[in-house]
Amino acid sequence: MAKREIQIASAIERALTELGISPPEGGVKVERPARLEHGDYATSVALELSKQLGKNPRSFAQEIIETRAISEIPHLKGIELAGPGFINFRLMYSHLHESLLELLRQGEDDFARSELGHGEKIQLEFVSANPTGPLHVGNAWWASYGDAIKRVLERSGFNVKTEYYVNDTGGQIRTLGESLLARRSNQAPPEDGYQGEYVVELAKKYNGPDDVLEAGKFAVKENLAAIKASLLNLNINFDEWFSQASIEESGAVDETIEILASMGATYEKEGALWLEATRFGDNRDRVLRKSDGYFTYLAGDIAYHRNKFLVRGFDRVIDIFGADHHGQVASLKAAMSALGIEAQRLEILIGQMVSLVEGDRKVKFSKRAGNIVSMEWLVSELGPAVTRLLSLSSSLDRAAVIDIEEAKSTSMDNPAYYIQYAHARIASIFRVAESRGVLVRELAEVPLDLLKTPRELELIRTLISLPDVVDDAAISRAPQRIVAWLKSLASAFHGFYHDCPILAEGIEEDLLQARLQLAKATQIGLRVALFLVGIEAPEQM
RNA sequence: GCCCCUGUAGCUCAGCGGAUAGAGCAGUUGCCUUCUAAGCAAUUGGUCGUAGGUUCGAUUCCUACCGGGGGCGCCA
Repeated sequence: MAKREIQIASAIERALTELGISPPEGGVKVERPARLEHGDYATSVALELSKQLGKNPRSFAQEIIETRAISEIPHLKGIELAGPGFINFRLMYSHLHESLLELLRQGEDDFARSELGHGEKIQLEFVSANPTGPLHVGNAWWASYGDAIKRVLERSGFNVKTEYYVNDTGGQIRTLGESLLARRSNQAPPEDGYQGEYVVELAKKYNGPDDVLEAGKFAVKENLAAIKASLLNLNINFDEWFSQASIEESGAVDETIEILASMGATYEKEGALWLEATRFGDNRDRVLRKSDGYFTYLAGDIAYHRNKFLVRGFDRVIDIFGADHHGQVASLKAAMSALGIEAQRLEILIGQMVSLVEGDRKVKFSKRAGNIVSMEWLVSELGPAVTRLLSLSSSLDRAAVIDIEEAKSTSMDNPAYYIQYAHARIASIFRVAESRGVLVRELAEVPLDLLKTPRELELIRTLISLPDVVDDAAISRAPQRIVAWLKSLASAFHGFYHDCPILAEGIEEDLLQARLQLAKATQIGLRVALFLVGIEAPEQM
């Protein structure tokens, strides 16, 4: 809850105390009603408590309203008893002006920043696509998500490190090397190899020996460079690129398996070493070391996650997996439990598959078959802002459908431009103000209380809700809430811009100054929120 | 068969247990001597998959069923 809600909630708690009633478990909830006619803030506490107290909710609400504590709520203008027992609070506009002033004093660095996370150390792993080819559209989707979650968590006071786990070892690298060598000698790649055209390009650049592993390593290096470049195109940078080979070479996998074995969590069967995962909540046991002596992917992943928790000391680890890797979740959590790490500290978010349609036609893609729709292509078609906004407009849980035709054809009235345009318009106002020699007064000299038309008040209301939205997005790992807020803020601003001229003839100097400050505050809000979703705030369009 | 996600306007999607369910696109219609019309305003469009349950109150939580997607390897 934001500051104002907390003020009111604590007043209600004092009111209950006056009446000799203990507050509900989890505290009194105060919310902002969807409709303005229901007041600025409302509580349903009377409805919640009336049954256990054997009271009529409406008369109980009336008792609360009449307490001294309620009458002392700052900025209080009126109270209403509504519906089955809601208490609606109406505040004077001064509460909005006070909050606006606070926002302006905090500025871009501090507004909507909180200490919710108390510096908790979080490691956030996402994308982690195998470096066997270019990133596809789904990777772009989840990458935008992961990056935005990082930004939002940091704003809420968490200490976040992002990481890309590079699967640079194992059978797939061998397969990749085989495919490359085949292409170099102008042959078709193996049937289960990588068929993509990009392998032909890699083969042209490769002048090493006819060695599958050498060729594979070369291809990985090249692919990884391409992956980094595409992510950078989307304004995404990782703190760490963690090599799977490095963890195997360091002996950490052996070490981890020995620990699991010493704890009696493993057994041998048919020449392989198994993890007794069923004992820890998985629905089947899992192989750690194959009968050919090689470790499974899972074994490496367990060692890697052990490293995150026990070697690097993260309090919490968040992984974002694609839905096609959902099967790993139970195994990995089981392994953590077996290692004595509470499974709750490992949080795995699943990104549902992204599909493409072009008109009525479904576009299928698969990395092995080579007909992937690359992230590179998508970003070049739509631009980074539209790509990020489109992916952050829906929840990670939903299997998104992108209509390529529509994404392209509607790009001119895309919400991304709608939001960016608001920012550009504000920048333009300040450019014009400067060119006309308008002096922007010191904040303390500006009568913000002149802002009282519905447009101005609505804009302020939307603006000051951002701190709550950010914390909520952080807790729920839901950066799409920031996008929703941006859309509503842009809408409130465009309405204000249309109806409330700032620099036009006949606008009194005091009002001009107040409106300039409101524009300034909007600029701050836009810049903060656009940064959180990784979208550029343009000065002009 | 088992596990995960999902079903909201013609389409793509929001929606923190609350009051009359929202946005964009698509449709219809107004507004540029003005700080950028990439804008504003009006209007059409809904049995929130179905049936139960919990609750003062359910689109939201629980159960079952029906549709859609994904996963159930000594692949990664």
